[in-house]
Amino acid sequence: MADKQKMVDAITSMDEDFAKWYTDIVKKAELIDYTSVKGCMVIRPYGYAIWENMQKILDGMFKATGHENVCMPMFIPESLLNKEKDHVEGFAPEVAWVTHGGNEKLEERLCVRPTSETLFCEHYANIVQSYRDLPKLYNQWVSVVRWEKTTRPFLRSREFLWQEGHTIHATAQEAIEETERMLNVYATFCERDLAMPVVKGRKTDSDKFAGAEATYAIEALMHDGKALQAGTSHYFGDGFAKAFGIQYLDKENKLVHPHQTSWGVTTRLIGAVIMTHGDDNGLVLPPAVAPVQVAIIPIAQHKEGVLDAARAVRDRLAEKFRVKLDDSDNSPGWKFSEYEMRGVPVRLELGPRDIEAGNCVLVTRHNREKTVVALDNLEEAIAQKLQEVRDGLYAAALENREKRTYDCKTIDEINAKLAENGDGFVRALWCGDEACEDKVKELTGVGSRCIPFDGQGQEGTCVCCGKPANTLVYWGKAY
RNA sequence: CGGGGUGUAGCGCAGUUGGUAGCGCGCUUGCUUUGGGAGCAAGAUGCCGCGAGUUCGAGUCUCGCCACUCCGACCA
Repeated sequence: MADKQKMVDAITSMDEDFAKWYTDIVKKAELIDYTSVKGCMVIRPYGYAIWENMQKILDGMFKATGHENVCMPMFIPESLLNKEKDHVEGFAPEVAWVTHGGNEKLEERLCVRPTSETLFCEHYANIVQSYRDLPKLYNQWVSVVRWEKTTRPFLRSREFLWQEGHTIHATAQEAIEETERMLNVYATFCERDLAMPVVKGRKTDSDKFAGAEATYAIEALMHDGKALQAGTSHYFGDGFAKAFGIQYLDKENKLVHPHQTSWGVTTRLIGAVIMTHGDDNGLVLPPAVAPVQVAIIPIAQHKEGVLDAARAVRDRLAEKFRVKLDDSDNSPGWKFSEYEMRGVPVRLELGPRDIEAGNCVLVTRHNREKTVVALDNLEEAIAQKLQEVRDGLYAAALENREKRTYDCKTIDEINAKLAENGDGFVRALWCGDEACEDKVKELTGVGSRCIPFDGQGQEGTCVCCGKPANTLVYWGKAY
């Protein structure tokens, strides 16, 4: 098939080696560069622009749901980190420590934040006294550090960019609603803007955030059939409040503990976009976050009038879209390949023949479909094409997920499906026993990803032990 | 943290029994080209990952370290 043809040979094909395909893309599309510190990468302009677009949309959604941005320090004193037992146990193995200031050894070592619950709690303890002070709906856009052992660009780095929302509420009910609200914000963003279908669900106890009462997540399936956690939202109950001494006087003049949440998404979403939509010719970016939505390629640009016409089109389109005119002296063929590799959703070709006819050629990245359109109503045509790209990407990603989702009743069935069809999501009932959860992973290689919100209430038997079970679990190999 | 692979020009790689470093792409300049990674010509570019050791001599041999990468275990 012509649309399957590989035009960019600088990129290893997906089928040949998915991992290499991924690293080829992040390098060749100039998203990142490595540095001399393991697990710490330079996010280059093109990669950072994707993140900025994600930030802009998400930040708007946060503001629309009443949140305010703040900025916490990056250091956490050891004694502060130690205040909540589960939390410190969860994070201590992977924190980086600062032990010296200049040449002086510090009285108390400071950890570089792996997450900021403790800092928010310390602050909330200072500013929350009355029910009138609640809720506080805070968010911050910062980087955090976790000393990971094996690292991969965007998917697992030692320092990564994220947003972390931290809210504190008068009642458990309010906090639970907040936890769900923000999970839904993430799901909407992923599906609408990133064109990436996600499964919403709750994590099993063994997979819960350190210190949380309940952890919710959205799980996406990558092109190779592996699962990627794309966002999380945690309900803390009043556990942190108790550990950090956060109390307020309620309307009855009683001193009580408030309830908290936290939720986050990271630059891992860039990795998710790459592995959900990319193909053998490189990146394919959903229009909502693509740094360049329309790449204008002049044809025979040395000829009289071509560049002027191209510039006029660019100036016109720039009012509505993120547009780039490439008037470099590379050949048109080179430019086609280049912008395909960079995942630009729509390419606009403009040559002498088009100009004479009052037309241009639009080519959509995901299916390489060419359309000749009149310059007159170009804005409309492009808006429609961008929508087509988004919808096409979503449909393809959903199709891949459905093709790779297996309903299984036994361990043997899981192994058979995975062997026959490749990695993917396994849907199977679970009795709730952690021993079974571990055993499934040991025997099949797939771990529990989440307990989905929909699809519950089925009666049956545990995929592992055979005892009665009614909890449906999505299992998968995870990034 | 365990197991494998790789470090030589910006990128991809070659470099024989140890003898003082090369190819392709890219880059610079000029001309010709331009509807799917153009052609010719002339150029520039190296702490051969880092540190010890063996040797008259190390990109090459020995030891140590570091980084990247893949596969596991752990995690956004």
